[in-house]
Amino acid sequence: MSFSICVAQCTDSLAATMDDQARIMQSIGGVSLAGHSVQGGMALPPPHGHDGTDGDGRKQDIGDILHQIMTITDQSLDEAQAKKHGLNCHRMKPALFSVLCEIKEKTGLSIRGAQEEDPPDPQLMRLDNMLLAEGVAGPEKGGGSAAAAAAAAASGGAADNSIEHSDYRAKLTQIRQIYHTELEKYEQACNEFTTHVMNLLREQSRTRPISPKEIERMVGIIHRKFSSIQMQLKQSTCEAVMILRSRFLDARRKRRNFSKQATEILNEYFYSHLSNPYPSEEAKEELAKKCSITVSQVSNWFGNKRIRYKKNIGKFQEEANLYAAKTAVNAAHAAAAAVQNSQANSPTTPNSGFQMKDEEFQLDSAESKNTLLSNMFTGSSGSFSLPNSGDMFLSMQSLNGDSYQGAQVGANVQSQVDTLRHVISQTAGYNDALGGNPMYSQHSLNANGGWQDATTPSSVISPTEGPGSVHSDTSN
DNA sequence: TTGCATGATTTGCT
DNA sequence: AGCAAATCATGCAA
Repeated sequence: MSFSICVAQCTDSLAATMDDQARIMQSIGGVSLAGHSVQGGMALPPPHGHDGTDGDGRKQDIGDILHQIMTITDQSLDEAQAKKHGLNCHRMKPALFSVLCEIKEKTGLSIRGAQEEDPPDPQLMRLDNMLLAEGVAGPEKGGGSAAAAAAAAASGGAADNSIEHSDYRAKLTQIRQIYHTELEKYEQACNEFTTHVMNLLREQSRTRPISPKEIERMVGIIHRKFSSIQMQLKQSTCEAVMILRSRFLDARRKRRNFSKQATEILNEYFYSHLSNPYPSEEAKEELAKKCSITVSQVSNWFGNKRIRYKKNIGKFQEEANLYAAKTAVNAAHAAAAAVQNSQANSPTTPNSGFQMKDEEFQLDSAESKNTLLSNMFTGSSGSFSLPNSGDMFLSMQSLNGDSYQGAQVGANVQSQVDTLRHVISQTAGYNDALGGNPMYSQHSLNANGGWQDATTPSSVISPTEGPGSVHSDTSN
């Protein structure tokens, strides 16, 4: 899209209009001034050189004037100015003017311009709306923020995406700047050209009949030409934004695996809420925050997890045990911290008792059958009674159809369990903490393969925290 | 390259 | 609106 094209187009329109006038002139020359060749390029004597009052002289005068009008475009500016002045001052000018008016009236030329205003172009409106929505058009403040927010939502809003978002924003700003610069340029050019043409027509209206309506029409033509260019600008801007979008935002299917940490957090929550793995909105938000993902991603994850877990429980058993153990360790850590806090400097609670690394719970598959936690927590520790503990694993087995009878727990694990028990028994009020942990409650994956509400709400919801609380179940 | 894992989307249901 | 189920599409390790 170039300004020169537009100018050329506008000039064409103008030329066409002038051409109409010229043709009329020619017809005058051909009919009224029969015998005088105005087209032949014959050099005619200057108009002031004839003062004759006879008919022939008058005709020649008019012929001269017409010839001058016809050749005015070939003249230099100074020459033209001088000629124009001469023409305006010519004694025959009013007569010529009235003749032109008359002819114009007869040919109905003025009516031709009586076109109604075009209704707003729907495509242009569409482009405008689009640019506005994308933050390219409209107010500068917050420009692109909506789109950037959309970007954040679409691509997960993870921290590692922030670079991409700033990149996106920078590119969008660049597009916006170019768009506005170009738009300004075109508007300026349009105004300049309109002013120029209007001046020209006003000037010409002294020698030929040009009604204000015609000037208006001409302005309309110019504006239409320019708006078509503007539309091209808008269109290509939209295209650029679309390309940018597709590069940054619409790569929705171009998934990126969540970080290991995020997956662990989600898994911990899932397996500790196996009885009812439906996090509340608050829990989702909390998880999303912790995992640096969006709430909808959390929902997706749980949706996928539930369905995949249910489809192949056997496959997830190991994972379930792992996370259950992990949660237990976390709980023990929390308990230890509590003990340490309450019994500061006490020699009876040595730190060494809690130096449990996760790896120590990395049971091999032979050892890590569901017996682990049921063994752990169905034990006869008086201060550590967990109602319904182990049910979830039994249920899983029954669903799996696996027969299993008291598999052995690795010695190292057992020792950790013992330590754990010891710690827990030392920790006042810990019953609630673990008892409130649904990990050890029954899970309600029914025979149809669907989860149902836990029968004991207290086993799902921590007595100290609201439903779906993340704190009580994972890191704490 | 292949097969599995996994995040995202779509569809239909309640 | 939220969910289950099916499906798509990509990431990734072998």
